[in-house]
Amino acid sequence: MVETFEQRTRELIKRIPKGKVATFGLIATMAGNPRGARQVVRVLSSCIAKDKLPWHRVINREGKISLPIGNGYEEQHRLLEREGVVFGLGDRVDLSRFLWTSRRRKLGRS
DNA sequence: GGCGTGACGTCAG
DNA sequence: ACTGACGCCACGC
Repeated sequence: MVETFEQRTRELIKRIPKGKVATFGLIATMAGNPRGARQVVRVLSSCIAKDKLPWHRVINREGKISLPIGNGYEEQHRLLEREGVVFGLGDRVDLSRFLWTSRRRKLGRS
């Protein structure tokens, strides 16, 4: 099997738990390419048209939605809020709370 | 086989 | 904090 970067990336995206978000860089790193953030972009664009991956859980390093307003931004924003993700000022997500870390966090109180 | 592409990331000014 | 420039690299044509 030739598992392409795209396929690995897709699997990772599928594994993003509901209510969490991941960054392009994080996905790229987990897929084996710390510098492959841009490849993730391609994968995402493709996956949208191919599968129903939780593309809306992937945002940029600033914790913000990368899609341009009027072309997906609002939709993604809505989908995330619906999953419990909270947006702060500047429509930014608090990555320290919602970033997906493929490993369990210690029990933390709020 | 070569080139452009891109929902990014990082650094310099 | 903001802007511009550059780097990275799999994939499609």
